[in-house]
Amino acid sequence: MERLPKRQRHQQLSKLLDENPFLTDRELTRQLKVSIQTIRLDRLELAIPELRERLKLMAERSYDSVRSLPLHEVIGDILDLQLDKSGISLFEISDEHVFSRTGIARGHHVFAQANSLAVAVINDEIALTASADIRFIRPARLGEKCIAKAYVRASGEQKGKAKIEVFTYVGEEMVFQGNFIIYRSAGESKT
Amino acid sequence: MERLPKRQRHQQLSKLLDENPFLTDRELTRQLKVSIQTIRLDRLELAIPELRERLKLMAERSYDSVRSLPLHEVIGDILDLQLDKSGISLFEISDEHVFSRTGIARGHHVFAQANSLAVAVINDEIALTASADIRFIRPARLGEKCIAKAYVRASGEQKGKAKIEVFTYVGEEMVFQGNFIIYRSAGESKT
DNA sequence: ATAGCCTTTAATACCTGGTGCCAAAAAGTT
DNA sequence: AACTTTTTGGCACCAGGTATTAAAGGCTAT
Repeated sequence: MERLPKRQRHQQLSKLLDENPFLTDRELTRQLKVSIQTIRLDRLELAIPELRERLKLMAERSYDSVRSLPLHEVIGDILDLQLDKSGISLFEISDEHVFSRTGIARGHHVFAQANSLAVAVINDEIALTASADIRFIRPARLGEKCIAKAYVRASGEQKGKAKIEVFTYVGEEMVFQGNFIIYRSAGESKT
Repeated sequence: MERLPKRQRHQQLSKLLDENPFLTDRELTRQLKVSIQTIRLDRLELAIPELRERLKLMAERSYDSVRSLPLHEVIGDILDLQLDKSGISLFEISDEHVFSRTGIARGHHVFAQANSLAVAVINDEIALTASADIRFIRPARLGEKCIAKAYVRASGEQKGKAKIEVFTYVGEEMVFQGNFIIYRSAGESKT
């Protein structure tokens, strides 16, 4: 026993099931050359559920992800909001948001976070994006936490058009910058 | 027996499983007030597989749709694509895309369609949005079918930057217009 | 070496959610 | 009454496990 095989096997097992979650324990024994009990102990230690549970989880995920499409309502979690002044939101880049080959976020998700925040920060019944001028400064990657900061430059309470600037950062680095013009109903009675 | 109950029950059974495919036969007996054998005969006649098979099928479906996911990568259905020239996509505004109170689409969904199309039309390993200048001309509403048309104005095969113009229409009316600058890997295949 | 530990394998009982098959009861038809 | 269809019940069996107990192999420290 080289003191390693177990951890190595755990890694291999995770990898195998990651590649093909449809494997039974018995099929795993063939690949890993250990007894079925060992496989089961390994799954136990790694907190990997049995085949049927895995299938059920996948089925459930796909079942309710039919409704919760990638782009929902507000993209990102609002961390701070000062109506008609500024706002901050957090959005973590996960698998669904990236090009699978490169792990780089598709631009519209980063845009969606900024756009959602720009709309949210406007204190009005109805707020719609009229136009925007945006720049993707560097790609956002899988796993990165994007912090978007929105500043209202002209609230346009009379004119019906607000001007908002949004900067999105990953850590210290700016990944996105946008200038939004938002239509507002000017009735100014927040939800 | 009124000669009907069987067919009625079959319909009800189909409906129940359609609404919730996670029901076991035993749970179905409670809803339909017949024995478990009857449920099983019914499933047999209707060619409805057992719970575990259903879950497996759902899991498989979601699994390959994650694997071969150009459908997920692009928002909207591509109707026509001439690489490095032009492209057309269709995106129907449904519940998930609108502000519930007004039925008006959130801007980032309309943007996502245009952005996806702009990226798709570029014939390259890697294509990333660098910047965009966009205008929402009139709101898109629940149920409307948005047709986005992208035209490559400068393919930038040497310079690494392509310029693409996208117009989105609902019927005759233009709802969105955008100018995109897309980075392309230009010959080199990997980053 | 002997004890103590971890790891692996084995054996057994039990579980869920079924299938397959056969038989009998109940209901509906002629 | 005789017949058909529908429903129910019972039993054996299966896959793919869990849970538990036990034993064997290997490694280390004293």
